[in-house]
Amino acid sequence: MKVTISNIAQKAGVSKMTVSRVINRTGPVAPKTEEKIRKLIKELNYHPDHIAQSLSSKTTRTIGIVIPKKEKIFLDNYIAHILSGVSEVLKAEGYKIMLFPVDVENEYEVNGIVQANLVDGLILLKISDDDEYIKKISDLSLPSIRINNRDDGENINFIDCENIKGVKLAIDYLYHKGHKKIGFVCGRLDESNGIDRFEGYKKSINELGLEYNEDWIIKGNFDKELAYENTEKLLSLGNKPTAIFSSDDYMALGVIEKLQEKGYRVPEDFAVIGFDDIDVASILKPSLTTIRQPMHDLGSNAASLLLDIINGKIITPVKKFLDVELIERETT
Amino acid sequence: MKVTISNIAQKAGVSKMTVSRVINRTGPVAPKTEEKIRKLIKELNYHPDHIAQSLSSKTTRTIGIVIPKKEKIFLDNYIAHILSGVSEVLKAEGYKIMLFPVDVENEYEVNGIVQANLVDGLILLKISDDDEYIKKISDLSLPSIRINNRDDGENINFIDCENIKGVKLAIDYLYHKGHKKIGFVCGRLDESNGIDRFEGYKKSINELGLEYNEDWIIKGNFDKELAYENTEKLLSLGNKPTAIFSSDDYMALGVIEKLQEKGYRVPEDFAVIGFDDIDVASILKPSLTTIRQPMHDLGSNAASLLLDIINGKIITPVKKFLDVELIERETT
DNA sequence: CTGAAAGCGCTTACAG
DNA sequence: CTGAAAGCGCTTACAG
Repeated sequence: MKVTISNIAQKAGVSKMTVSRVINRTGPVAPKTEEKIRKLIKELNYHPDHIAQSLSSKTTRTIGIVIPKKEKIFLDNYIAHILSGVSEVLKAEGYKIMLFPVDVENEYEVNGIVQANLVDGLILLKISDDDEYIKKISDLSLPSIRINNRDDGENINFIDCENIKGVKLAIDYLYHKGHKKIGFVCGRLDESNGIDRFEGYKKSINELGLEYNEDWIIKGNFDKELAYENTEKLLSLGNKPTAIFSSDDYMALGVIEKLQEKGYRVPEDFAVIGFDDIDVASILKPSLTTIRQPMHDLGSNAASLLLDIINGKIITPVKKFLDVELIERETT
Repeated sequence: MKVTISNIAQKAGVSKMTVSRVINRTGPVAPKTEEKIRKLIKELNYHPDHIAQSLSSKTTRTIGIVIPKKEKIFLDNYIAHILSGVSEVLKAEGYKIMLFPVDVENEYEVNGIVQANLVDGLILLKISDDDEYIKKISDLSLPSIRINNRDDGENINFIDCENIKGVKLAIDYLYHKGHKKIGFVCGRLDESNGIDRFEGYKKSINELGLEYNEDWIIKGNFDKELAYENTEKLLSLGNKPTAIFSSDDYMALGVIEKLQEKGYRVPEDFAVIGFDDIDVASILKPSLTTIRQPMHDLGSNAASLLLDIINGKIITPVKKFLDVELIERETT
């Protein structure tokens, strides 16, 4: 039998209101009354019904995390680090976590999440900018924040890393190592990350007066396999780069795999540098030089900021960038 | 302004009951009435309030996933694969997912989850058998299933892999490769996984008439670092094993790291075999020979079974084992 | 310091 | 095929 607030109230000889005051530590309650109620709560092992609380209070103390529904989404080290950061903060603040893997094509679905009143706010993870309907969420009353989608929209909150700076760090580093011919592995160009890193590459190359060669641009789409495949074309070139900057680590892994398969040595024949610093980067042989972005902090910051937005403690829109750093290892 | 079932009912000139029938596809509704209501739902962009539905229907269509609250829990490849499998099924079946990272010491907390009426069932992931209060969950009316905790308890549902068979596969394989001295890296002995693999090792060694040597048992506790540290003792031995079976892949990685650091070659000086087949196992150099357990299927099966339990389609207790296989790679 | 009343947005059980 | 009433377990807003 379920124990309700009415049971407690009845046994304590008070009204539900008073019990509610004790549970929520709101309003004044006589010490003796409180003591009696607390004792009963413990005795009867009473726990408030969160669903009922939510319905009447119009607040759920739950945050929704929207992630693209892909087979390997939880296996993505980047996602995993962010989830760690997000859940750490939410848990500490007493918020519950609801996970929403969404079919990005299905507008109705996301709409439904928002309107189902299940959550007090939404963290949008790796949702492409192209998803027009996602933008609508920002127009709704539900507080939300995106991770890794820079967007200058007026009512869009986001947190991202310093992508352009990161690329510059990488290219400058390669340059100072003596590389004049630097290739580039491109990510998805419908994500601000992919765009920014490409822009950063072109800008850095230009600033250093280095050669920009269309043939040295490998289309990788943030996909290891694709990067692996497309690296082959590069190798048939007469005029090859001596170093390759990859827009993320997974693609760098694909590139290295292909290079080694074709008998090239890394870093002797080709220096390779990645972006993110995923966990395997340091385990690999040779270990991967990369630009580290603070994935865990991206998650924890996003959660903190979202809670601040919900509680009106912060002025929106929030647009925050976290710093990046170069991690030198064996592939350069 | 929030659109409610009352708004729709009013505009359609019917009762809330009839609208509810349309939404839930329950009971008969005249085609014309239904059409009118559907049109209004679309026009007004109505979505039912899940919280209100839950409160009155006493069912949430939400499954809770309980995981130990550890910093790196999402980074654990095993957890990640299981989450993939679980979420795939739940999503397909229209269930929502709530994530509960719990402090395993805090009984009140898990109790609260159960009593908050937030979920229709619970999947318990990597929760140690020692957690007495967790066992109590099984005694509550809330349906639940554990992943990877074999437990013969009368009202405990679980799904696990064939641990003992897996170990036998590994030891027999090493034996046929010519190894007579086989060391063992031990996992946590408060988890059925850890226990079963240790038992499996002793049994297999015994059946083959091989030497059982206390000094060849490395305490790893399912922790890569610890395995790395403790491998050192093994190396100071006069009588060393020629092969090492590790209770999981992460520990195998630690062992190999130490071996290589001390100048030993794998597999020439020591053959190493792991358990799980985590993603890095195939990326590593040398790539890791291991016993693959179907982590994704463990997750998807657990979810399916839990839903079957909830819907009374299956007789409890459910105790299911999934098959394992040997994946031969370069470390043996 | 305490309580009676109304209501959150639905569904259930019943009646017709 | 349709609806009026009651209720799920809480909180809010008000009164005293």
